[in-house]
Amino acid sequence: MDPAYDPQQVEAHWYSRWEAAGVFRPEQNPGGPPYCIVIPPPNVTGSLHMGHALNMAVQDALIRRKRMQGYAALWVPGTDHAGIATQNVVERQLAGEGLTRHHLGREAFVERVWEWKRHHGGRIAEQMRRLGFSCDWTRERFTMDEGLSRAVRTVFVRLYEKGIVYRGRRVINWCPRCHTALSDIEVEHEEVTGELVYIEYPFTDGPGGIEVATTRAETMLGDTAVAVHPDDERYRGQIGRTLRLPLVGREIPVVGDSAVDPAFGTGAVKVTPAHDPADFEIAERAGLPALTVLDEEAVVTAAGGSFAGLDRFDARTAVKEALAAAGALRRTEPYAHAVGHCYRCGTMVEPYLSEQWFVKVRPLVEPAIEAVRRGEVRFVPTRWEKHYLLWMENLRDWTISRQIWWGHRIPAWYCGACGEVTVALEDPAACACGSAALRREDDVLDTWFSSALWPFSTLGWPDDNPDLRAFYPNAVLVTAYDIIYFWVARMIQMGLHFVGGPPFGDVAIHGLIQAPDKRKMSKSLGNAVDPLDLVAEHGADALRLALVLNAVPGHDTVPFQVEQVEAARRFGNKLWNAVRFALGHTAAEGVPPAGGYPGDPSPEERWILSRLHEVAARFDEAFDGYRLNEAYGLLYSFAWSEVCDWFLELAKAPLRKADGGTVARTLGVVLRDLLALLHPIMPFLTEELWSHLVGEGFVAAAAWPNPPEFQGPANFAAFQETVAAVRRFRAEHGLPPRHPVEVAVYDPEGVAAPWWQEQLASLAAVSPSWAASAPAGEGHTRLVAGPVEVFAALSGADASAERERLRRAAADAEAVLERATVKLTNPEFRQRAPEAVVEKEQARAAEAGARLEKLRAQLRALE
RNA sequence: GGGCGCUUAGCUCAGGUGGCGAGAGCGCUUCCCUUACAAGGAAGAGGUCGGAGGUUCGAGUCCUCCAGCGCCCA
Repeated sequence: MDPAYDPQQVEAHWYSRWEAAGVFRPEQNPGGPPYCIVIPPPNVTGSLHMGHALNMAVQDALIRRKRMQGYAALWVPGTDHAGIATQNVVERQLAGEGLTRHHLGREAFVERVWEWKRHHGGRIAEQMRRLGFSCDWTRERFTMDEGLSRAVRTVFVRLYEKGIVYRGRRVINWCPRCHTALSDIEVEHEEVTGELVYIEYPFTDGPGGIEVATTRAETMLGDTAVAVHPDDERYRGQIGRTLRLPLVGREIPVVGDSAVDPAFGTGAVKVTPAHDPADFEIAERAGLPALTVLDEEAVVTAAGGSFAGLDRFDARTAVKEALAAAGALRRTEPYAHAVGHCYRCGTMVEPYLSEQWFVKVRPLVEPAIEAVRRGEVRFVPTRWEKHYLLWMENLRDWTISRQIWWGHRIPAWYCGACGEVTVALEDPAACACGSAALRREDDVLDTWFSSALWPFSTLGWPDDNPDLRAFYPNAVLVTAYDIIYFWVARMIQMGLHFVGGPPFGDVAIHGLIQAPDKRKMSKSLGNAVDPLDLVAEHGADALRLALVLNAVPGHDTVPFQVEQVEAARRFGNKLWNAVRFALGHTAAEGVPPAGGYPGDPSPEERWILSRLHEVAARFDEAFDGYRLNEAYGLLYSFAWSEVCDWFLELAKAPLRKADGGTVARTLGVVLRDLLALLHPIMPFLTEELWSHLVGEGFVAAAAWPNPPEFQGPANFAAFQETVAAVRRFRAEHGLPPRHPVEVAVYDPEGVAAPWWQEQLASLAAVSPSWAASAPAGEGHTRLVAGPVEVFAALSGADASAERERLRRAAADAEAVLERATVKLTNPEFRQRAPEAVVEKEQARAAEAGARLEKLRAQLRALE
C-alpha cells in the first residue's frame, strides 16, 4: 500500500466490480425482507449538483446499510422528462440552427427531443456512478418509458371517469416565454417594489367618479366592472351605477362583491376578468363578460385599441401616460408586492384566461391528510408534517395541462361532428356518435403528474407483478423540503388512490445546500460548486461524508465549505494509514470477514472492544432515527480519537514483542468493523481497505457488524489522564516530547494495573517507579491525574514555572469546588435534584477538593 | 399579513426529552519528521451560548417580549 491515500486511484475500479457482481440488485439477498427506496428523479436535462449529491448520499447510506443487514434492498434510479425544461433545451439548440419547433412540426420535434435524450440523458447516471451510488441500474426508469407512460394514461383516464380530472376555462398562471400554463406551485413569488396607480373612472350619469388602484395599469383596458364591498358605506349608494372606462370609453357597472377588501387602496377595485383570478371569480358571480386584452406573448390584443401590439410593460407605461394626459391619473405611490415568476425561466407570470385541464384535489386530499394524521406516513423531522397538512388543507385545483409538445399527450379526443370529448386508454378510432372526425388534444400533462406515480409506476404498475408486491410501499422517501408540495404530497394522494396504501412509511427531509456566501447554492446565483470537481480533487467518499456530516435534520440549510471536504479526505487518509499499519501485523493470520473477536483479550483490547460495542450501538440508534450526521460524527471521532490516537498507540508495545497476544487480531477486527460501519458513506475507500485487510468478498456485501459486549478495564480514564499529565508537564516546561523525565507513581487507591508500566513507557516515554507513599522533599513536583499522582523530577525544569503551573491548576480546582459547593449547600438542590445528579456533584466536589489539597501541598513544598 | 427556521470560539457549525465543568472542523500558538499517517502527533490559547424578563433547586436547552438574518405561504 502507498503511504498516502489517493482517492482517484481507489475510486477508479470498484463500481464496475460491484455492478458486475450484482451487488446492487435486491436478488443479492433473496431471502431478506424487502427494503425499497425510489430516487427522487432528477431532470433528464440536468447534471448532478450538490443538492443531488447530498440527497443521494443519504439514500445510498440507507440502502447500503440495509443491504449489509440482509435486506433485499432496492434503490430504483431514474430521471423525469422535465417537460418544459427539456423542451427549452432542445428549442435553444434549434434556435442555434435558426429554427423553431414549429419549423419541424410536432412529430419531428418530439423525435428530436428523444434524440437529445439518447445522447445526453445518460449524463446524470454516469455522474451517479462516479459518486458510488448503489442503484439497481437494471431497474432504471424514465417517466416517458412505455410502461410509465401507460401508468400515466391509466391514471388520467380513471380520474377523468370519476370526474376528478376535468376540463375548464379559467384564469391560470401563464408563462409568456414558455407559452404554457403553470400550476400554482410552479410560480415563484418575488418581492418587488412597484407602483400603485390611482385612476379615476367617471360616472356616466352624473358628476364625480370612483377611484381605483392597481399595480398593472395596462389591464384596465380589459376592465368590465368596478367592484366594491357591499357593506362599504363609502360606496353603498354607487352599486348599480355605470362608469366610463377612461381611454377605452366602454361603459362598465359598479358591482358589489364581498371578496373585495375595503382596506386595500380606495376600497374600489377594477375588475379585469380575463387577467386576474380573483376578478374572474367576481365576474362569474356578477355575470360579467371577460375581455382578453393580452395575448399568449403578453402583447396587447386588438381589443386594446390603440395600444394593440405593445408588450405588457411598454403598454403599462403608455397607458399611464395616456391616463395622465386624459386627467384620469390621480396619483401614484411606491408599492411593494409579490410578483409571480416562472420557476423554469424566471419570466414574470401573467394571469391568463384559457381552457385547461385540472385535477379536482378535494377527493384526493382527504385520504392523504388522514394517512399522515394517523401516522401511516411519518415525516422526519416531524415539524414538516405541519407544513404538509397546512398546504393540503388549502389546496386549489391543480392545473395539469401544458401547452408544450414534450410530455405525455393528454388522451382526449374532440369530435368534429358532435363536439363530444372522448378520453380513453386506447386511441379511439371514432367518436361514440360514429364520426371519425376526431382531433386529439394538443396539450401534454404536467411532468409532476407523472412524478406523482413514481413510487409505483417504477415498479410496473398498473400490472400486477412481483416487484410491485414486494417493494410497495417503499420504505422511505428522502428529499429536500422544497419539493414536499410538488412531489411528496401528490405521491401520497396518488398512491392511496390507486394502489390502496401510502407509497412509503417515512419521509426523511433534509435541507438545501447553502453556499459560503450564506445564500442557497444555485447555478443562477453563480455561487455553485460542481460536485464532480470536488470528487476529482478529494474523492467521492470525502464529498459524501462531508455532506452528510453537515446535514442536520430539521435545519433548512446544509452549510457547505470546501474545507469540510478536505477534512473528510484527511479522515480517509487516517483510515488508510491505520489499515496500512495493521496490515504489517495481521497479514500472517488474516482478518476474517466476520467474527474473530478474541477470547482472552488484554485490558487494552478490552477497552477498545467495549468502546466498539458502545459506538456501534449508538451509531445504529442514531442512524435508525435518520440522524446520519450524529451517527457519522460518532464514527469519525471514534475512529480518530480512540482507535487511532489511543488504541493504535497502545497496540505498538505488545506488537513489538515476540508474543503480542491477541492484539494484532483485535486491531484487525476493530478496523474491519469500522470499515463496515463506514462503508455506507465511504464505499470506495472502505472497499479498497477491506480488500487489503480482509481480502475476501466485498464489504458492500458483508454482514453488518454486531460487535459483542466487552467489559473494559476500570480506570482506563485514569491511565489516559496519567499519560496526558506527563505530556503536559514536558510541554509546559518546554521539554521535547520524549525528553527523559524521572517519575514515581503514587497510587494510594490502587487503580493502576501492571500493564500501565509498559504503556507509560510507550505512550509517555517514562519508566516510573512505584512509590509506597507520597515522596517528600524537594527536587520534584506532583502531577495529579485523578486518583493517581505522578511525582516528576524537576531536573531540567524551571521551578518558578512549575509554581506558576501549580497555581493555575489550583485556581482551576478551586473554581470547580466552589461551584459544586454552592449547589451542595443549597438544601433545595439536595432535596429536588435527582439523586444521581447530587451524587455526581458530590463526587465532583470531592475530586476537586482532593486535587486542590495535593496541589497546595506541592506548592508549599516548592516555596 | 400568517407560518417556520436561525443567532454558541476568529470562521463554518454540533449541542433528542433542562444537570454543561459548553464541543467539532478549519484557523491560531508552542514543541516534535517518535518507521501507520507532517493530509500527521503532542500540548495549548480562544466563548457574558443575540438582548431583556420569566419558570425551575438548576436554563445554551422551556415560556414571553425585543433586535437582526433567512425561508415558505397569502
